[in-house]
Amino acid sequence: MQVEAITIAGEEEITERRAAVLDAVLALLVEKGAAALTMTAVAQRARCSKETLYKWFGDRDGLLSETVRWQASKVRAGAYDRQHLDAGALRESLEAFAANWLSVISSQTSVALNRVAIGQAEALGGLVLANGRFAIGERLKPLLLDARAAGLIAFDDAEEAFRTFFGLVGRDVQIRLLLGDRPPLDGSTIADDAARAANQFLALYGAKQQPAKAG
Amino acid sequence: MQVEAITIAGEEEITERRAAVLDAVLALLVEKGAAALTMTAVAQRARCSKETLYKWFGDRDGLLSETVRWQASKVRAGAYDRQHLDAGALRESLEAFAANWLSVISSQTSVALNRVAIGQAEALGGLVLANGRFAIGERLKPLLLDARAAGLIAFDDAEEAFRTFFGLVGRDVQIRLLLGDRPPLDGSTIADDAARAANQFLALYGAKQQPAKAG
DNA sequence: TATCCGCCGTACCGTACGTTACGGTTCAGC
DNA sequence: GCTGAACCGTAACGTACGGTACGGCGGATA
Repeated sequence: MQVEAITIAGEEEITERRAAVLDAVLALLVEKGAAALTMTAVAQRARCSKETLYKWFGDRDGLLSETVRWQASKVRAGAYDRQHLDAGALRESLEAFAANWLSVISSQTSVALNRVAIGQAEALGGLVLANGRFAIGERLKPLLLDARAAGLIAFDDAEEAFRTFFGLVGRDVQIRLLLGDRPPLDGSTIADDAARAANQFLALYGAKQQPAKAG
Repeated sequence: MQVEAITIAGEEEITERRAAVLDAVLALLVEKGAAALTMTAVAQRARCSKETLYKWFGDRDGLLSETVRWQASKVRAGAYDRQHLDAGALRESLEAFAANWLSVISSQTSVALNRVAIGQAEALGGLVLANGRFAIGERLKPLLLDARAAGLIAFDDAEEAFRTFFGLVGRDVQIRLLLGDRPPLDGSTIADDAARAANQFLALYGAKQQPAKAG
């Protein structure tokens, strides 16, 4: 820690340190739970004073909001590369989206952050939704639209198609995690689930090939 | 309120009054949110003393647990009637399950209770899961197994089939509600969603009839 | 009518947290 | 070396909540 400050600008130097504080919030949240996330605990964990916390983030809600944004900026993955979309590339892209999404929602950080957002004021909930559910929706829709333009799938409403995909991928995973259950979700399970979800989605929306065997 | 006490037994009379207290908890939770659910507020709302609350429910967690159980006992719906299961009856039963489930998870009471269970200790989360997600799973599986025995659908694992159905029904509804979003879910929307989910499920798992048009 | 018991209303206690204030320390710039 | 700003560590304040104690009331029983 306390590396030599990036000398780009005064603001960047602050941001550097702020990131460490926000990482401390995330670590505390994952390790001790939302109940233990007091300003004192954050200050101790981040090796800074409470005065600094309040100067930088205003109040507790500001700190939490900034933490949500920080986590979102770390999770953001790239969109798909839209060159020559055939059936195989579509399936691969769908699987990649599904696997990435499952990895995100099953991460301890995501679960902890969603917990506080749900329990906390509505402001945080909107922020988490915008950076989670809706962000991935906007990133997936171009793929769906291109696939439809290529005649690979058929649907009327991209939003509705995405919601079905969302349901096929997540199923009961997120609510179970949020409620403290631990559905098995190691790497191979995620890969299998992603493949299954992609298959089922193509079985429902595929325009040409006959529906694949589900399940 | 304060009706003449049921004269069956001393215990029943207490339960009668307890129900009123638990309804007060639910009302408070829905109207003011989890943050306002203090023991003082409950006592005022229920027109009883805090001393009584602690005598009856032990502590705050006991009151919350009892409230979850109370709500679960009110929501429990009957299983399907398993007489002569043909394709039409199967679709109807699936739609009924889907519609009922959507009604439950979109109710203000369910949302509020899930919020506290997620934010609260893990004990409540397990209770909510047992009375929600897993309870409906156990109620749907007999239908799925009978339908498979009748040759109407095909699957290897009833649990996996149910999870897919769960995802097709709920999609992003529950997480959006928990995070404070208000996806439109009036009566006709629920009916449409239930029909769509049943169609999609039959398209994926139907053994005989060709897959219906999805979406 | 006398007694008892359960409950209400309220005051109270201990604690924990968010927020503020302050003295001491480090460090950049002159 | 001096100054000032930023920050650390900690103490302090106000508040709110979970939990407990107590006086009083009404209703049941004899």
